[in-house]
Amino acid sequence: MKIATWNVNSIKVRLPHVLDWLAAHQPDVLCLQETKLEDANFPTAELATAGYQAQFSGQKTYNGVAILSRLAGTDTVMAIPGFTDVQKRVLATTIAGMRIVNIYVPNGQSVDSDKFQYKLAWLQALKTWLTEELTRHPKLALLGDFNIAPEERDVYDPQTWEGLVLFSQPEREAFRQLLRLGLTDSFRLFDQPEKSYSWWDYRMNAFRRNMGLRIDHILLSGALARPCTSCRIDAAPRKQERPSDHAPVVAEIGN
DNA sequence: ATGGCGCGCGCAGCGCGA
Repeated sequence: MKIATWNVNSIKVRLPHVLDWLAAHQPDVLCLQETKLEDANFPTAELATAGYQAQFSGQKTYNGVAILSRLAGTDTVMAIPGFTDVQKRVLATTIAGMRIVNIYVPNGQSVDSDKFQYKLAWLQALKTWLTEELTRHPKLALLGDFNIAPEERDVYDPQTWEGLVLFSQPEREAFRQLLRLGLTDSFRLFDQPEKSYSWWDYRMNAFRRNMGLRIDHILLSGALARPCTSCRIDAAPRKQERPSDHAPVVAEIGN
């Protein structure tokens, strides 16, 4: 199984990139974030032509998540149970015996904002839900835009970023609590290039200067981490015309 | 390091993202 995550920053604008990437990499599952589109406008037909089923939970302008897959998903959930939220940030489904949980964690804006408190509450609710979800589904993958760089090596300039949103201690602690549920950061199971990131600001030529953060992740339960054979970030789409500011992350899991 | 980019909305310029 090849599973992937990509914050596309508008599926409408990025559909050609997504179709190219699907054709080139042939993943079994691709989780998308920031589709920014109501469900009625989702490009189901174009993706079906490319051989992918789509499940999606979107809204106008903001947020929105989707799961593209070769095989159909079952037991789909579109919210964290018990956590009231008008923002479409969660999509979970079961594909080939694997629980796929696609998340778009709130950005948080700045650590002194209400949005930051929402982010922390959201992450707490996620943890509570995943605790149960893991008892039901031993083979679980948590993929998405976490909006958290977990370690210093995940930030191009950790001194500058210390205490700022995306790299503050409360966020990193929330990330560690997810790991404590028994999840593994699949990217760190393998040797990786120095200064590997998954997001670069559109401004300041940040990509060309590799001023990035690793905030998109694939976390795996033990039953998936053991057979995981690779995890990498594909920076190639970030080099294209009109790119998303995020790069896809891809993991391969053996039988 | 945060004005500088890109998106949606909607037709000017603002809110938001990270």
